[in-house]
Amino acid sequence: MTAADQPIEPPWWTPRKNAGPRRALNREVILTAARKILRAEGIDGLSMRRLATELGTGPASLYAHVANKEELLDLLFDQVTGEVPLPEPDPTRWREQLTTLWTTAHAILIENGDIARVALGRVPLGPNALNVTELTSALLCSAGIPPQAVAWALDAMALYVASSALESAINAAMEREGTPPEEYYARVGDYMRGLPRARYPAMAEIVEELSNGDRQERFAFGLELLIRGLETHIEK
Amino acid sequence: MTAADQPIEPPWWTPRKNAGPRRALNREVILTAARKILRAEGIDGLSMRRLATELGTGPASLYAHVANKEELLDLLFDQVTGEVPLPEPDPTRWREQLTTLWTTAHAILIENGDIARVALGRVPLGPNALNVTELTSALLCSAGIPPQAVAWALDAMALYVASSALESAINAAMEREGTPPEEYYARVGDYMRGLPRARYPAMAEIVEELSNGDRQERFAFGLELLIRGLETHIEK
DNA sequence: TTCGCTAGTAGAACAGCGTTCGTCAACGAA
DNA sequence: TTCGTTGACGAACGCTGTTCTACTAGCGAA
Repeated sequence: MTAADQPIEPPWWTPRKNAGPRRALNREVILTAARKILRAEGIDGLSMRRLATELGTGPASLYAHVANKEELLDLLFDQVTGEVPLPEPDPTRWREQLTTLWTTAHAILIENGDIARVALGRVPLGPNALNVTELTSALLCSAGIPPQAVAWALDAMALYVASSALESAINAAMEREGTPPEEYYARVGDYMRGLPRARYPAMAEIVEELSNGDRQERFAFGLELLIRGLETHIEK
Repeated sequence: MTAADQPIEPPWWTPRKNAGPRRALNREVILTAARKILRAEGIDGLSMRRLATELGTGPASLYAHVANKEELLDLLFDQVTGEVPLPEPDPTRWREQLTTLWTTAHAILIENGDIARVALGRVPLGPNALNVTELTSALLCSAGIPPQAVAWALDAMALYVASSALESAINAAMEREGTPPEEYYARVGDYMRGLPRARYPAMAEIVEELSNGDRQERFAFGLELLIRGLETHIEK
């Protein structure tokens, strides 16, 4: 699915400025360097200055190839999205394919720092994101879910995946910065267990379960929740 | 539910510094002013300088009452959360109460700019957030949903509500800044309709449905999805 | 009443941010 | 060879969160 045929670019992506390879600075090089920083230090660590330094130049040079940081992040997000493998849709296995699709998407997002933040800010419309959306729609439609439910479900699923990935990315960042998340969650757990039982009886009931499961398990549960909910919309 | 009994504060909230009311600057005043800016201009508009100016002082003065901006936002978030009305749980109406609870929470978050961003960054553990969590757990437990599912569902629901609220808040901000969301979505719609049908057949099928419904409807659909999914976990 | 201490105030400054301006150099076309 | 265009980029603008430090207002003790 890597487009040999030209991908459709949203009209508001400013076209690269004629690509005169005078010095060795172009979108591709910039994006590669940006990806590296993104994975290592997250969006906040990815400043235009930091990126320029990495490329051995000044921040102003970047603006010849990218409109601003927002566009840079949009481009990065779509690049990342492009790494999600897209199977040929098989209606008899829509459930399985859907789960795999979004689980991989989730994993790939997490691998790339907190890039998921981008998806929470604006609807992703890059060519690669569109491919994911298309595949998801195809699977849901073929499952017999009515069009309106499909349309709204796309939104809900994307939101859940992105926010879940962001949460994991923040944990990863915490780890990177010194505080292991286990320690943090242990503190949280202690705090919870220390709450007065009389005031929080229901939470006391599930205090142990709250910290069970790694992020994959927890994500899988939520995704499954959405899919099971969707199944109730299937019309025969 | 406004605590006449002292609410339990997480241990990492720094206690207000002895509250010597020498001049008229304290947490309450600061939070009130911050709320005002937050609603009008969002988190990015709420800078420490802007806030200080509003209070007729310099930014340094704020740090006597609040550890840093992160803590300020945590406090604001919990204050907002405190405005969600909490009914006495009635197990026979758990479904209805749950829907109302989270729908109001969603609405209240949106009323307060993009404060939902705070909830996506870290697990909300303020006293008021705990009350919402407690009520939700109580309702789910009483519905016969097993503890592990309750625990993980809390996470999924909170994530969905927060991310959904954030999305709406961003639209609201767009409106505030001049570009009406309708116009933006019209452009997006046009872009979608302009996509080659052969390449995106499934999306072409639902292109009209994609822009149907206001944010409440769309949110309600996703919430319903989660609840229906949860119902499949009920053990008799 | 007076003194000294402390806690809140706030100006100034630091390091960083995204972005823009204006200059300079190199290349393609004429 | 010359000219015009265009990418490169140092410097600067206005902003951010935060800290340092000097200062002062008010209280408790003497």
